[in-house]
Amino acid sequence: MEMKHSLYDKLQTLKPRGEALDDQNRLKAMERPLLSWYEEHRRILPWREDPKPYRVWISEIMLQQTRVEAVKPYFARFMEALPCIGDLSEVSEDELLKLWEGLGYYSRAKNLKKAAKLLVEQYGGELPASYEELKKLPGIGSYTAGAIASIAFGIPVPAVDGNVLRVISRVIGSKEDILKQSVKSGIEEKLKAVMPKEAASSYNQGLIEIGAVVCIPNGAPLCDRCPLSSLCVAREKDLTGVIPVKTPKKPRKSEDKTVMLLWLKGRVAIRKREGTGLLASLYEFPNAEGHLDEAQLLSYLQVKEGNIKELPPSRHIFSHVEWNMTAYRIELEEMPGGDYLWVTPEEIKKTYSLPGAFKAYTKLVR
DNA sequence: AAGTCGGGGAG
DNA sequence: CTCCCAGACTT
Repeated sequence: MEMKHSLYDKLQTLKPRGEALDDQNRLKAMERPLLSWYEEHRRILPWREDPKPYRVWISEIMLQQTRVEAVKPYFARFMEALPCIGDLSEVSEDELLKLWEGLGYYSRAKNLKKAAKLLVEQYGGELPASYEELKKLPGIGSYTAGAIASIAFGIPVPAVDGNVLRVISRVIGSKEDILKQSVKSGIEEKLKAVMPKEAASSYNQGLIEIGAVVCIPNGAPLCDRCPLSSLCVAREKDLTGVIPVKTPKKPRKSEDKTVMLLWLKGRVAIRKREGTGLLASLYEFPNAEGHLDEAQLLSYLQVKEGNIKELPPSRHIFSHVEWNMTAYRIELEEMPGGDYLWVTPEEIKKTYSLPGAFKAYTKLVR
């Protein structure tokens, strides 16, 4: 390809005679092929077509640790229900969590509302056009602040996510652990020094896009389609199977639980989880630690009798913990001890946000 | 620096 | 199964 030859020639001119090309010159050489590739190959995504600050913000929060395809339907529904910052600042927590149900990392939703209220109270209801001010808002860290600043406002600051860490560590051939904060900060500094001042949005999104569709997270990179292949150290040295280097994560714990579908007069019991921790503020079926037998169930519920039927066991895997659940359907004649909401199957479907961990039992509620 | 926080797609 | 995803926050 002619473009790659001219790029190679350019590298030769940048390269000090007899010395290896240093990281900074290598990164500076990415600019033209990157921007040109992005212009031609970028995907059409809803939040890209109309990059208003509010839309960029919501999309970037949803995209944290979440794939593009998973976000699309949630983004559309969210923008329809809450079209502006004012709407978000006033939405009820239950309605907000229902909009977020199934997307995961529910503190993202709660932080969105917190930030929206701050924006209304202190920023005139608009997102600030400042990396530093954006980063102060709840739920917005260094990546998201950089993404919103560059994409919505054109401010030349880097936006280093997992994609960018992978692409850059391969381009410069770094075997440092990309999970270390110091390594991430270092890459942010390097990029900040070489970023184009007038094309921050395309530059950042281009790097991210390459990471998402070419220099992919799972499996071998598609180097024959990569605009950066001619200057990539990992490719040159056949290290794409080694780089990026990441420390292995710890095995998750397993917890035993007993889930109860309590029925009383045609309604089923649910309760709201606490406001912090796993699945914070979402609803759940009553459940207890450990695998309870029938006598222990009655004791837990503080009732003398109930028509108890065993349900199929199920397992749910979170990132760092898994639930091993046994379950029972219990038809009650008297109100059990404990603070429950007695709801209809229809209300569970339409009003209350129940996490997927209970899916095996939600579908049994008819 | 290490833990916590979801759910799903891909290999 | 394991790995990872347009990460942030708490301890």
